[in-house]
Amino acid sequence: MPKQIAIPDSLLNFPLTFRRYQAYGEDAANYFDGAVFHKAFKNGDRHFLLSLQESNDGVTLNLEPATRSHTAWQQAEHIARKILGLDFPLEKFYQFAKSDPVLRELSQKFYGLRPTLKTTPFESLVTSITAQQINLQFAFTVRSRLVRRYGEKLRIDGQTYYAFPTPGKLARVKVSSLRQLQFTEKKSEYTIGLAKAVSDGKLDLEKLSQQSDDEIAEQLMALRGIGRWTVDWFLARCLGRGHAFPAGDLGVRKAVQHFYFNGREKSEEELRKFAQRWGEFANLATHYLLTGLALGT
DNA sequence: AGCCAGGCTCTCG
DNA sequence: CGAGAGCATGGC
Repeated sequence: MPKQIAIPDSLLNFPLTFRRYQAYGEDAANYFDGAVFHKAFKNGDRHFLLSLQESNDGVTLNLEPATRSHTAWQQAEHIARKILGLDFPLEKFYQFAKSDPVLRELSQKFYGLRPTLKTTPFESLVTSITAQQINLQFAFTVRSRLVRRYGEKLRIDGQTYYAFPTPGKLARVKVSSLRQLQFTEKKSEYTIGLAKAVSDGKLDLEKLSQQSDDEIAEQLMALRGIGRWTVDWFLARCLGRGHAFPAGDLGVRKAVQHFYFNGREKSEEELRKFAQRWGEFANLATHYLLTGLALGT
């Protein structure tokens, strides 16, 4: 039986929020066909496919193969909340945005846009590593190859879906194998190194959500291939921390410079300082600014 | 053809 | 420390 997801204040622009999953090409582990979003996940020792779809009064969540498993549905709802960005305080952000002409306009224009969160820390970090220093379209292509090659397959209604590869699986992969998917030598090493650290138990990714920004940064940046940029996006797009602000990100820099400085170059530190004005809304502000840059105002 | 992509590491002063 | 080179490959 499908289930209705309650949307806080009915604030959700579904197509706009899901645009991310198509804008740069295909994301094999987060498959959006333009109307329905699909994600395969593991519950216990079984795999399921969840689907999210806009309905009359919100969003409908479904699970296949059909199940009454309480834990499976519980996990599906948890994932859905993240994908839909339901924990972001949009209403409060819009109140806040009234005092900032740029954000006021963007919040009206993109009313109901929510940042969609990564559903697991591992997927979040691997995703960031693949996106370092290259154009997003190519990053999506390479990442989808990884998902198809190493992700658990799930066949539903004649379609094949893939769960994001597990740390245990990627820990056993060779650098040369990832090179064949057009990972660079370095990114192959980073990805496998991360997978090993997690599957060896040296790094407890689940524990991170309860720690401070600095504690998280310290642990993650100890790994090769994870720097400030990757940590900032982890705080923003995986943990959904309100104040997170990836000041070093090329797109973020361009967006802030465009909307607030007439396109003049600003240093990472200047931008970090500038973003303090947004306080707990910096993450949401970033998402609206990036969308504004991508779609124009 | 050449420059640039939602960076990170390493080296060197 | 802070700047700068090297990495590697697709897209425009």
